[in-house]
Amino acid sequence: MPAPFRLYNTLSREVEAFTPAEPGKVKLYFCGMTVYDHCHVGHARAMVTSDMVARYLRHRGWDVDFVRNYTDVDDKIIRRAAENGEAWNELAERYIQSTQEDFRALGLAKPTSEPRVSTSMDTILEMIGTLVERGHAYENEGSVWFDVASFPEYGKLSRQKVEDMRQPDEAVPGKKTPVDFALWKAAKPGEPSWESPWGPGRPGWHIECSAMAQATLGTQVDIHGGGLDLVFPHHENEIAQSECAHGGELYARYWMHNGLLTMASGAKMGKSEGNAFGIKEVLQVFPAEALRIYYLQVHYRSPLPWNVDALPDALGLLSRLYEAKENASQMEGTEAIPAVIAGLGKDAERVVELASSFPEKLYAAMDDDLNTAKALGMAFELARAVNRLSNHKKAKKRGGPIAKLALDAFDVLAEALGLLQLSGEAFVEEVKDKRLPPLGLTREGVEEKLAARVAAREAKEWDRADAIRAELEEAGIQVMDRPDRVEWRIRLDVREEA
RNA sequence: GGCGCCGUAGCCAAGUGGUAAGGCAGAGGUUUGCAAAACCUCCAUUCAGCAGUUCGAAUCUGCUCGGCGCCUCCA
Repeated sequence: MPAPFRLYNTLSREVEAFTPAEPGKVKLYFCGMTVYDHCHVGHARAMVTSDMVARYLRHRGWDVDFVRNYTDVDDKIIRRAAENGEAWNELAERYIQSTQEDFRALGLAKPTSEPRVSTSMDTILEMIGTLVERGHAYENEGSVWFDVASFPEYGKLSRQKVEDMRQPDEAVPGKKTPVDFALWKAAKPGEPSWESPWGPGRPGWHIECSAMAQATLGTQVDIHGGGLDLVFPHHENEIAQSECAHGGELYARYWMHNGLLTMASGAKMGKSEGNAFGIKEVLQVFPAEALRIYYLQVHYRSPLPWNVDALPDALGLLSRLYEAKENASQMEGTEAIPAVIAGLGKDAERVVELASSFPEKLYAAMDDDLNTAKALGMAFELARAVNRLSNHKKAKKRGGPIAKLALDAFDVLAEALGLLQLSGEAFVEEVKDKRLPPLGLTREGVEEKLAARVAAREAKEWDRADAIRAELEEAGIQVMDRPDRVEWRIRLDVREEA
């Protein structure tokens, strides 16, 4: 059984030892996307967070049932579709496709189940029926409202008292009290609707997650996650619905909430703020792992500032790790490790020490409420030790067995965090593919200039060679003269886009 | 008004009672035809401020200042 995993629980506001209901098994429900538009990098942080926790727990040997839903019936979808003159379900389908493309591009692990509201209507109706039967909900003119007063624990997640809440300006007709919320909305002309015991209508915003969680994972989930902005009202209301429908059984044992992306000013990023960057736009010019390391360099619960330097900086971090991975993979040799250490000295010993203790230390950091920032710090220490070893003249011929230990350590990082999944070489190529077009360059153009410079260098015409190099550097290309060849990279300190 | 989070070097960021990880930027050096990359050295006697608890505090308590989120669109 895995070592103790500790997770911050929003419900208790404390880091707690993680104990699922069933030993070895984790039921994970994460609020997914409402599909009315393309995803932006703020959504991606939440999705990468869900991926990180599922991926890590699976890596540690837990049997993870991971459910992440699509909300495809919603006010915004209906409104947007009406604006477009498009059928609501066509619009939703279009954005589900778009979202799935983004998730694939982000390298997100496939959830066990990805339920949709539109195909979960039976469970939704059944759950609302139960709530009405048990006196937790009431019908009024074809709509059904949750009766907040019937659930004394209401507010326990967000730590708010109903009487302290700011009252809405306008009263919604049909509600007994302003804090009551819709479980079922009576159909309006031109809107999609489903048949129900209360007449045609559609589900309210919160019931779908309660219902989909129940349908896929049962009455209790171990971890329920989502963005911090979902704590209230969404998750608070889910608790109310599920616990009332399930006779008071605790709905989620642990609540995890990721921090939001903020702008430099500290204000949050969001569609409604008009400051959102789309995932597609970002991934067109940056590798997905650059975005991932940008998220993971900060603890998942902290706010994360977004600015023009965020991705170039993150790509720099990632490049540093890949450089070390590539250096390690180029070392050869078949001697036994003690012999290699005897030959290469304490720098080799240092790599052995860091690499062999790496998994254990990584797990300790991750088990402590998923401390990815600390885990990455350790990866950089290992990278430096590997690079240092690779500077030895004999390292390339003899360092292989030791480098293998470092590569194994990097593989753990790949599996547990989803970073360094490519080879060093493949990474460099991906960076070129993505960064060349925004710089207005092509491989052919660069190679041509490079060939001219090689000729100049062979003729020892240093001024001409340096002029060509200066030109390339100006354009955003860094030339690297290796002993046996010439390489080139994209300069990360040349920043084009805003 | 209510609930809650945060303030660590020029910048990003770990660290939640035992004497400040890691990355970027910067300075010097090794290497190089010169560079770049890499490596080495240096770079916070100090953690917004004040007071308190303690043998000991960035870590605990109180207050002050500053920033942010939520209070029915939100990842």
